[in-house]
Amino acid sequence: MKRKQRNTPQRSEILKYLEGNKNHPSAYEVYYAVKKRMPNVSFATVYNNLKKMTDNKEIMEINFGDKKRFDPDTSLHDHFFCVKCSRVFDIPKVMKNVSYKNFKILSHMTYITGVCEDCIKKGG
Amino acid sequence: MKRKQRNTPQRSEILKYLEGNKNHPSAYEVYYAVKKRMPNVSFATVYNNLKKMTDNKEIMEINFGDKKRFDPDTSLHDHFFCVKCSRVFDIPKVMKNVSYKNFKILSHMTYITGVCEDCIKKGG
DNA sequence: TTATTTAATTTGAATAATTCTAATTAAGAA
DNA sequence: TTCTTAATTAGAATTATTCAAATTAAATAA
Repeated sequence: MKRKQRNTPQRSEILKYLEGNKNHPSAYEVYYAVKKRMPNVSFATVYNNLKKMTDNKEIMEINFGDKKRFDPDTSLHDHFFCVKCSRVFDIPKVMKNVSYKNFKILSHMTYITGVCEDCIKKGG
Repeated sequence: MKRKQRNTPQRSEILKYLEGNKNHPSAYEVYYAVKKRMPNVSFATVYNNLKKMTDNKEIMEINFGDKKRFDPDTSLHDHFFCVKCSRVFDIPKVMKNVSYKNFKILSHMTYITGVCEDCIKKGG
């Protein structure tokens, strides 16, 4: 008998922080924000929840090499990392349908690194 | 006066292990292999060298979320990760010229996740 | 050639990221 | 309302990565 996902206060706070968040926060940033409202929450709980939410496709995991970041927007899109300001930008999907040999494709993401418009204007 | 890169025995062993290697080893795998020939080498040295080689574009860093892997093939190509056998495959570049707004593009890489042909045949 | 100088490199130690597991708890069943 | 149990929590452990003091390759001077 499969139990449904439990609705814990920790999970609610994490979701509340992420909803509509365009900043692509890291696990630590989520932890830091949630901790303000729930001082006893543990970093492991934040990790566990972020992992579960990613598995459930409630959020998306972004991996630019330094550390994982999280995006509550699960619509089809890719990401751009600015090496000057370190911000992550949402960008339209570079390639919608990808295939290779007879391999079964489950998901794909394109990571772009460069300098954003703001930083170019400031003299990047 | 800019000094040139130094030619240390540690660096040579790391390069020797990587050259022609199609297995996309992790930093630990490189360390483990090099340690067999140089028992006193430190993990930090392997890290430092892999980072420097990546900066020099002598090798390429691959980031599928679990941990960093390294690829001595720096020609234009993307990567596929098989969720069954955990192998990383080289695949042709999904998209050669990428652009977005006026952003300056420095590099881009597409990561594909799925099931490889071998694993499908075995009943994936 | 050999000694001196110095910045690149090395490495043990420190820090940061992530996972593990025993204890706790939300919610379905009695 | 109480009992039961699998999902969740969180401190501890592990794994990944970086730091900084000591070492060393190689450029330059003697």
